[in-house]
Amino acid sequence: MTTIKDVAERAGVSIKTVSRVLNEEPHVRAQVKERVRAAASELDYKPNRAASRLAGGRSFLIAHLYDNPNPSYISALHIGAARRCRELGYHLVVEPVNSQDKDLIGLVQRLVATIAPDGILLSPPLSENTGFVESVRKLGGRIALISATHGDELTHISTDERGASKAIMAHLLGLGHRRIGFVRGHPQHFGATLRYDGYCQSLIEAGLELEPALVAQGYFDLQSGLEATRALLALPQRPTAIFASNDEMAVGALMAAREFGLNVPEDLSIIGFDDTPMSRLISPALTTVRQPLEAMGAAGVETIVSPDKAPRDYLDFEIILRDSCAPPKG
Amino acid sequence: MTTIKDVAERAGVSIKTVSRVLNEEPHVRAQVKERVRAAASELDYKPNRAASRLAGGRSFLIAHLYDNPNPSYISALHIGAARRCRELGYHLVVEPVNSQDKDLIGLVQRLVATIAPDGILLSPPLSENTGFVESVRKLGGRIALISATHGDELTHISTDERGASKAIMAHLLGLGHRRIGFVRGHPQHFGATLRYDGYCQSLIEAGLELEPALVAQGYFDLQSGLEATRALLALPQRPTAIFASNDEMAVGALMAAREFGLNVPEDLSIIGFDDTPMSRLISPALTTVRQPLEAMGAAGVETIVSPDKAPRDYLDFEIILRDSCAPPKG
DNA sequence: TTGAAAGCGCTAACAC
DNA sequence: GTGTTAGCGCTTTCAA
Repeated sequence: MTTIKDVAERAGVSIKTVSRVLNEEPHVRAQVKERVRAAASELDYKPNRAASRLAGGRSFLIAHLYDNPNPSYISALHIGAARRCRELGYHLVVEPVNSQDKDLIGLVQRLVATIAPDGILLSPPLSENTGFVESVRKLGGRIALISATHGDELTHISTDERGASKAIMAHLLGLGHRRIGFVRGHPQHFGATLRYDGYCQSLIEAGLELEPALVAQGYFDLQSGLEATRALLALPQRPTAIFASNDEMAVGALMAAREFGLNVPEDLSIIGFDDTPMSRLISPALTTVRQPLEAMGAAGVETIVSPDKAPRDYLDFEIILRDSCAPPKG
Repeated sequence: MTTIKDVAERAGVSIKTVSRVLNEEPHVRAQVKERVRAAASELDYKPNRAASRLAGGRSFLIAHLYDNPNPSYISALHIGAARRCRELGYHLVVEPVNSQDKDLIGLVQRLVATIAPDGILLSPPLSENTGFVESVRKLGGRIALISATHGDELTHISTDERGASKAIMAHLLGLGHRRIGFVRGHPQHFGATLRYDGYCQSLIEAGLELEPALVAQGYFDLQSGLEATRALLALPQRPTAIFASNDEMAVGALMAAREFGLNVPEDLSIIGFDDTPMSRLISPALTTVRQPLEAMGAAGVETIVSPDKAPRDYLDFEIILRDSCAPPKG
């Protein structure tokens, strides 16, 4: 096992100088820096992170605390975060939790005391629980929040969900739809509120009326999307399009359409949100919105490792046009 | 920050004794043990794992190296593994990789040199790449393999996929099906071979002929399932049931059925494998097989932490009966 | 710009 | 059964 000492000897400097070079600290002559780098690479030196940490430095560990709403969402976040971690010499520790857990903060304290991650990554719904976020903040370490709440703070990573919703609405309006039903997402989810915001704003900007009867409450699960859409389709003057706040509810909407003997997209257009793998597997494939989840995971890591370099703006969403939308009949 | 020293003082013993108690080493009087435990809990002591590791002990880190074939599969594994980790004071480090990566073993070496996990968890397809598994083994640490290859070794965690396949076949045969089409899975995937094995054995045991024309090759993706099923349905004497080696291909089979104007399950029964979230979302909901993925993740952790206590047998699968099967017509 | 020394919190080896 | 000592491989003083 090669240690910093071996590198120091080979480079003919003290271990402190090696440490400086490896941690990119200032006050080292370029030439010495070069020599140390060469020695390290010749010896195939890999720093022992337990030692780094114990000596008061970084642990090179980043923890992702999450309550899994959706495997493909979390999975994409992990892929992006882990890739960036790898590039930076870090490792990603995952901590799936139950957000209802009474002792969540105790769990975080244990995490910090035992492995001392250099930062904690939080995704919805945890990242939108202000009380919890504050408690974690008080523990003192760095934090990155994947969340629709986009303040001016460095710690927030998000896409413009309101803008995405407006883009979807522009598509629907462009197709000629005028009666557009909306299935809201979970009331606690901030992104869901923004999606609804975008819906409302679009209607107003298009000079259309915001008809309360065309809005139904859902909770992000298939069943609620099914029921909400049933209610909308039972309306005397039913919508020609349904905008569901996520893909799962859109699948519910699709089922409701079938129950009513409606063909999608000829008789009814349907829109989802999230671009889950399922959305392209079902038939017709769902027009939906893709958030750059891998980039968001990577941005979370960046936010923790070098807050200054982290993206401060919205990350770009993408409208995925597939087969669930068409102009309204007649 | 409370350290082992504080605990030692409070309990009136040496730090070594505290270490012994905390690590459940033998040769400590029950009474002393009790005193140390009390002191630790009163001080809310949490061991610094960087120090444990540096001193030559465990890192309390377990790494899961995986190439993500399926988010819900990986996610379930992580939930089970992380939960067991938490119970044992460990943490789960995730390393999503590309199994085609030329320098996979270099990545593992870096992992071992920097954070020194106490064990490495491998899932398919990595766990079924014998060459790679051997290279990882040579690095010396503990290893746990989630894989359909069930040797007598302690490191293998699996369900009886052949048995599951036979159970599915028993269901189909019980319903009265005699011409059952089979869509094989990816040729490199050992579990897929076992599923096919079960199919063959069941036919033979039922005194039926193994008709090569009824077997089509797939690759676990929807498209291949669609194409394979098209071929089977185009047969002069078409099957009354299709057994697809995973859910995604079963969805493809469903689409093929629709193309042929066949109703599922009235005209054609369809079976999947894996119980992905999608399988209960599509219509008709798929009859499929569920592997206890969370338990398998937990067993992986167990295998690493205490190999002797780890389950040595198959973990139980479960047949999920839903709406995609019915007796054949006529 | 560089180095020497101290010490992070724990476990291993060995003494008693 | 229990304690003493040394030391793991780094980073942090602080001095030169």
